[in-house]
Amino acid sequence: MSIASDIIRGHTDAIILARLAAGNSYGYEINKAIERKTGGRYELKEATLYTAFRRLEECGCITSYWGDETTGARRRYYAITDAGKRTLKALRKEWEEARQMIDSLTTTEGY
Amino acid sequence: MSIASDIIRGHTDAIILARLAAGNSYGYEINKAIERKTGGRYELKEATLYTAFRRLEECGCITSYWGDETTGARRRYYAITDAGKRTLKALRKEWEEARQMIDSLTTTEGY
DNA sequence: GAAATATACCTTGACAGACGAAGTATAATG
DNA sequence: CATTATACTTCGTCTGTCAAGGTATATTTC
Repeated sequence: MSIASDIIRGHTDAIILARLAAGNSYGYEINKAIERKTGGRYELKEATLYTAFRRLEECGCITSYWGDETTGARRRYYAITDAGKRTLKALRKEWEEARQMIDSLTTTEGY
Repeated sequence: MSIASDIIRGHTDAIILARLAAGNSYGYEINKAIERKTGGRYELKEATLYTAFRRLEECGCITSYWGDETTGARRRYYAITDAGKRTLKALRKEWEEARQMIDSLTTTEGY
């Protein structure tokens, strides 16, 4: 990973929710999708990913169910809930505000 | 504070370095400057601020000296070093890359 | 057909940054 | 003279991330 994790920190939930808003999926695939979308510049660590799933399920933002694969390893699928969609929207709005702030605060201009 | 601290996390150093790149200053003033610049939407907590000063001095990004105030409380001033300027530049570049990534990853489009 | 790799999930313990809370001290203000 | 503003510091806690380990099945390679 080329990007410091402390910069991404706090966005894990939004990243996962955004992926699930595009359709149900499972851990391994979600991780690969993120890696693909960033051109390999970023990937969630497995422990981080599964910790986030627990957290998001806990707060009612996602639900999960076992897939009915007849071959290969079992997969636990995740689906975003209405609450999850609202949370995503709020997180995205918060991000847009924070982005402007950080942009401003990390330049010398304006002091 | 209206912005979740986990979103700002990891930017504390860059924020302080950017302020110091505009001129030497001391803790209390730096904090007020940040508050002012964000229109009161954000302020570093004191513990966070002073922890960051120690960290930045430790890594040679800043130096400090006691001001010679003849009145009022003593002030510890901080100055950015050349290494600090280079670090700021690198952090800013990293931020620009991360910003694009987060922008992309927190929207549904492209999956 | 054995070994290596890819797919897929999970847990534990440690770490680092942010922060709440508390403390110290001086100056200005009402 | 009590309150508020200025100014710095330390301690303990919380939370998200991650390294390292584990389990299991399917496919590819030699």
